[in-house]
Amino acid sequence: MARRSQTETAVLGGLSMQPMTAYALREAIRDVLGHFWSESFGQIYPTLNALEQQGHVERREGPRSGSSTFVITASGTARLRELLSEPIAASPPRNGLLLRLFFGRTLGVRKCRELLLEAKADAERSLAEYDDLARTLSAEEEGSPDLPYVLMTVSAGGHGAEGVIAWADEALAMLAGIPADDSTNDATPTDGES
Amino acid sequence: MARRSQTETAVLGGLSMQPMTAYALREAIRDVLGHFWSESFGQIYPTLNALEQQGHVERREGPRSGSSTFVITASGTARLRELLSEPIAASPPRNGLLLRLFFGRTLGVRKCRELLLEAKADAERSLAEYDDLARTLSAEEEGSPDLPYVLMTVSAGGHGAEGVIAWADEALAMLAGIPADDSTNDATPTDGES
DNA sequence: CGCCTAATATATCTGTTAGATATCTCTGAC
DNA sequence: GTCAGAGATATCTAACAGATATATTAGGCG
Repeated sequence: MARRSQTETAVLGGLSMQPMTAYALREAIRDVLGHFWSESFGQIYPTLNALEQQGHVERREGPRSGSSTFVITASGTARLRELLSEPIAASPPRNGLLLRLFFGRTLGVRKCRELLLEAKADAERSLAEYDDLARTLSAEEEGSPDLPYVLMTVSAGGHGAEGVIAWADEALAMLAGIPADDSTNDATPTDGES
Repeated sequence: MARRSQTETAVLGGLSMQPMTAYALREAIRDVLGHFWSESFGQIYPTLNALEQQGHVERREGPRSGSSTFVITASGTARLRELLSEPIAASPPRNGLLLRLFFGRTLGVRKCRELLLEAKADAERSLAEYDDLARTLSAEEEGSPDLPYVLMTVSAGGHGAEGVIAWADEALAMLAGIPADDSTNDATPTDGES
């Protein structure tokens, strides 16, 4: 129940903003919640069917022949409120960058530095995006009662990116103190370098 | 291949530190890599069997009758180096806290504040743990060539926690500016509060 | 004016994965 | 010597992501 109900939450949440087809729902989740959430088709369709059976959403004629638009019902709204109040089910951590750095001695100093520089650049890019997004939203949605909540999620992304940047700098400094170990470098240990 | 090979990486990496049974491997991954990685039994056993067939690990008599201890082979070490160099496969984001806050207007101001306070307390607790861990490791493993790499992963956890704390404070300040909307509070809107 | 092509939309399908569970082994107490 | 309980081992199931198969529309071209 733990993980499935979080998909339910995202689906009902999306439909609570406006009625949509399953396809549009996926797009909306990717575009709007994308920075902190994701759902796949294989998840959305069965969830939608289950919610229909439980009466939490209603299926309407869609924009194309044979397609369906889903509308949230009153019981669906109640269910959403219920789900939002449930304890958070943390998803297991899987940070590929840290996994590689942990075995950094095997990977080699040079590649570790490359990974860190890349991670820092990514973080700087997304920090800029978050700042942009916050400014755009503040202007466009000014006065909307949802705005402060949306801004909170954007701000979380920004703080996360700042954390990565600060960490990467620290880690790069630590790396600088390690003598380049030729035996663990790439296959070609050019012995020409002094 | 993307995600499976990351399990392979973690398994080979664990065995590269010392030979272990599957059970011990799981424990080691949870205790040592736990802050940024996780693997389940359902993952470890099939991976170990596959690695054995490919000759990357060897099965030895285990500590109990019928159990097996796995030892990494030379080809396994080579394979690990190869896997560590592969591009990082990002796992899809799923942040239950942000999902709830995004729909904060439906959830209600009060519960949002509770969630934020809880997240902040968690982050403060783990920040203290990371600091402790860094100090303990620096003392116990002093001079180990792996130490700087391990410290990098610990530091990542610390910076992440600091980011969460800073963010939570900011978000709480934003929340404070929102009038408590009784209609979206819990079922009991005690009208006694002025 | 009708056909063909490509883009978009829709739904299902498959292999991967997490976590729970069933079984077995050992240790220590009575 | 036997029993209980903790710990260890392996498998099993349902959730899941991403890829893929199918259908529908719109727009260009004959």
